[in-house]
Amino acid sequence: MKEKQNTLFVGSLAKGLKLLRAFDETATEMSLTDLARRTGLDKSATQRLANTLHVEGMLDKDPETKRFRPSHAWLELAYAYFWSDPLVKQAMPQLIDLSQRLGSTVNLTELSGDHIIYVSRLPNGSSQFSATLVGRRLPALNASAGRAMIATWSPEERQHVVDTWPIQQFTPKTTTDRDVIRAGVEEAAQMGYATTQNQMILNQTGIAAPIIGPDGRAHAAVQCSVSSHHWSFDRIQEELLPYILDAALTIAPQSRGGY
Amino acid sequence: MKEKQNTLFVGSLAKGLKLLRAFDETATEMSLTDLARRTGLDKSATQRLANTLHVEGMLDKDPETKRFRPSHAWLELAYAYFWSDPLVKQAMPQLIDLSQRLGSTVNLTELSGDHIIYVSRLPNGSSQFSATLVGRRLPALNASAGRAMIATWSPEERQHVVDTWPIQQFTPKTTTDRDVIRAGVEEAAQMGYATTQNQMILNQTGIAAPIIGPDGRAHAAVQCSVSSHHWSFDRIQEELLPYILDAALTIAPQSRGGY
DNA sequence: ATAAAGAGTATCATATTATGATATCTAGTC
DNA sequence: GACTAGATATCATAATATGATACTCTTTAT
Repeated sequence: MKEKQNTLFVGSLAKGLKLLRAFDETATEMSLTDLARRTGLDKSATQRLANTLHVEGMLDKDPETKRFRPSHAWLELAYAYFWSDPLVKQAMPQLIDLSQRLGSTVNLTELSGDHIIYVSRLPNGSSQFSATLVGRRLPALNASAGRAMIATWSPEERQHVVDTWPIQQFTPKTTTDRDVIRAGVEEAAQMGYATTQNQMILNQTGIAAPIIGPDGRAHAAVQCSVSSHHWSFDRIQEELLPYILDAALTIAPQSRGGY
Repeated sequence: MKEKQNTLFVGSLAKGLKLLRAFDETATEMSLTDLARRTGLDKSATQRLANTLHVEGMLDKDPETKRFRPSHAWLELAYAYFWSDPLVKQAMPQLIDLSQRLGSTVNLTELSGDHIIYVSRLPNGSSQFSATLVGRRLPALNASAGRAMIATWSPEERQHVVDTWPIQQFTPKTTTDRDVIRAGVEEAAQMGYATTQNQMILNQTGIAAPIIGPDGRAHAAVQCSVSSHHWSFDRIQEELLPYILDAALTIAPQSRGGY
């Protein structure tokens, strides 16, 4: 077996993780053979690894169907993450405050490679299910939060990022033209915040303010989602923006190290 | 090395998981030696496993301090969990609705062994930091949510559980007398909901309604926390309870399998 | 300034541990 | 009642993980 490099890389552990990561929106519970298929591992390996995961409490196993599912331990890991991320402690009170004041959905997002990830979500009003869940990742260029972050970087970095980072089409109106995205990012750099429309969900407007780190660059943002029906640009600018910007500023202090 | 049983148990994987679970409220980032100490694994093993975890993106490593921290992948696992748990999809809209209507903190909790775990939290108003985080576990007997669930079980089960499950003292006023807890559970069985005061945090009242499964037994609950200063029992009963009970009822359908 | 300590990193020979092919058992289908 | 698909168990083999040791680097103390 060649696996990855050598000697300070434990193949079995990596394979075990592969099993964990095989679960997603589409695969929420899996039989042994499902797991084997999905991970590309052979039957026996899957059997042993899945069993280990089960014994260790990382996978629940339905005694009837013999299918595996994520266990509560997955939430405990998230809990540990929240404690480990100083930004969360820093931001939580502000976000709650903001959520109540605005009565809209408020999110804390961080940069994760070339994607953003929702670290904390305070949903308000009816949203898509997935729009209420922590841990969701989106291409940074598609999201208002991502653009707000990138906008705080140097012109060269912005250029490079807009040219190379991935884009994904979510709605018929999702911007796929990089020049249009570039314009959005540059505007955000001017204004100090970013807005998007119809990017993830039709008739949804996103407003995001960067949480700027000690080096002047952001890799986190406060983000807010509202319905474009109820919220004109003017109204957003008057009733939402000041508070969002203020929250982002208050949270600002130090953030996380590199990724 | 004896590890656990044999042949369908992969020791290296179990050890790797041990590293992940070494992180908690108190240990939010750790050096190699910290990890070794905390897990009881030897230096070399820790080195190899931590490195594997790092390469696989499960642990971030500060290039300066060489310390390890949970990565964003931990949140992605939580995301997968949310999709796998039918109750979450079922409950989310109701919880958001409830949160807005009551203006108070609303939680979805599930039973996890003899503890409850917060699966979804919609904080409102200022709370303790830990009271805003998904994934937190509490002894079921201490929590209103736990008592509300247990109250739906048979008298024999209730008896056994109240006698044997763990209790922990969080505040000077936390109930540690099992007979008092028993009374609380029995009352909850009568009323169809449970309330507690000063159990986790002083001057905090918890109200919980069981989410009853197809077999008539609950292992999940809708829970709400309010300040005892602002909320008299009468007011709670009039302004909160009906909605909480209604939400729990609406969510009810089918829940998860055994644990 | 120099030594000592502490922590991170790298190497290597050994056998323990994971491997995966095969066989058996169980449950649903036609 | 025969057939299929999936879950579970067994086992000989060598490939893989092991952990002792040695090497570097940075920090603290003398």
